[in-house]
Amino acid sequence: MTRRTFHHEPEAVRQNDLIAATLDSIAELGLGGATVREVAHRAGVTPGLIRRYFDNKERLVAAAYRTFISDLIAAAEAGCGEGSAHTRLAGLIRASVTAPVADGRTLSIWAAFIGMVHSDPVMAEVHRDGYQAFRDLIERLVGEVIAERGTPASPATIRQHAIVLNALLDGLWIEISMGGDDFSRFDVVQIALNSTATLLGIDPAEFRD
Amino acid sequence: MTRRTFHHEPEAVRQNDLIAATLDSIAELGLGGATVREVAHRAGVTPGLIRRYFDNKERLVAAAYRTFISDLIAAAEAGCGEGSAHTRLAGLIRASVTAPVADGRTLSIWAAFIGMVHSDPVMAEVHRDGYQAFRDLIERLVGEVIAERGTPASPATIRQHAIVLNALLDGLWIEISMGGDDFSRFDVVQIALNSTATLLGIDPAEFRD
DNA sequence: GCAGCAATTAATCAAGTGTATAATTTCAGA
DNA sequence: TCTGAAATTATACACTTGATTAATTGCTGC
Repeated sequence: MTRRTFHHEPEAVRQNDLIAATLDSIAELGLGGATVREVAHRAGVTPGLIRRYFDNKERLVAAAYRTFISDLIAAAEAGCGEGSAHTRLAGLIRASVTAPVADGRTLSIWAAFIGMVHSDPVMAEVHRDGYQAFRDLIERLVGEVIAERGTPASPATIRQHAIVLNALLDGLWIEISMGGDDFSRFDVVQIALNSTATLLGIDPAEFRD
Repeated sequence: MTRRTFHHEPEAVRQNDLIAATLDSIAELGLGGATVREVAHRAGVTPGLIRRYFDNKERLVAAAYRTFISDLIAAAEAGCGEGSAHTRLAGLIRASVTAPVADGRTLSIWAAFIGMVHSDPVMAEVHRDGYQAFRDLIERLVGEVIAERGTPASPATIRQHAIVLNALLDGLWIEISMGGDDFSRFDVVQIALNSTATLLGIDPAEFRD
């Protein structure tokens, strides 16, 4: 019996692989399926190695949550692109309701993590930071859009608009990702843009992607 | 050493207790904490008993999900009350964004289950049924409200309104339940009612609870 | 009161879990 | 090419998990 061969890999690569394997395991097998052995196997590695890069399984999972959230926000932010606040908000909305952000796999992972937040202080902290970032992004964008329209509003009003818009996007994202409705017959992007315009009091006709 | 004493209980009671204990475990300890032993302990019962009422742990969890969803929908429906479609929709909205529906515990349980739906066929079926019911409820109500206003709309339009409203309520529910924003400073019911009115093209002033 | 049955407990099992550690391999630098 | 340190594997351990079964208890009908 000979030992299996292996390669040395830079720390960052191994960490990435292990995190990716963790997310894959959670997506395909659920939280319970994300065992140390399963993750190691998917990463093409031996279970013992996990401990070298993440002291605990707990830390591995927390790290996975951290990169999951930041990737998600990055994907949404990437949809913003450049241009006027209107176009950037429209881009954010489009990105939020289409793949890879709006997607069953993404939803499964997100839900699994959210289910831990209440009972795991470490996850709660990771969670707080990530969502703060997304809320701020939306609030800033909403503020810019309103400013751009020359119809100044109080910070409180902007904040309320941001809250409602954030909720709408979250909800649409969930519905689309769950795949219950047959969204192939609708243009989800159009629906999202129109309802956003309605909520912000903008003429839908001039709020396009 | 004497055995612990116990009582015979009707089947329905024991099942209820076990399901309640399961939901409590999930809420407080996460999915991983809902072990057979933990659940049995909370139900004041011995682990072996679970198998008498639910063949598997899988079936116990599925049953817990089923009653969780149906209780949730019942709580929302109870908010509808009687009266015009307007008042009933307003009641549903109020119920959706206030406790006990909008609540951290409820969210935790919901998320934990949603995280399983993708990888567990049994849970997927339970899920499908439950959400179908809620969507239908909203769509019916939206249709009635529009009819009541005497501004007839095509079924497709009604459907789109229902989808958007459903998303908004889901999103608000999640945001409120997560408790990130300081919602104590806002009147969440008012926000929900106003934005719903805006989305449906109703004057917010005449859409009160 | 008591016989019999159903409900419940207690004890046990095999499998799987996260963790720890020693043995081995790879690889960079001399 | 060789050596030493770092990375990786292999193995083992203690514990928890869900499941199974036999023994015991509570209860109902007579």
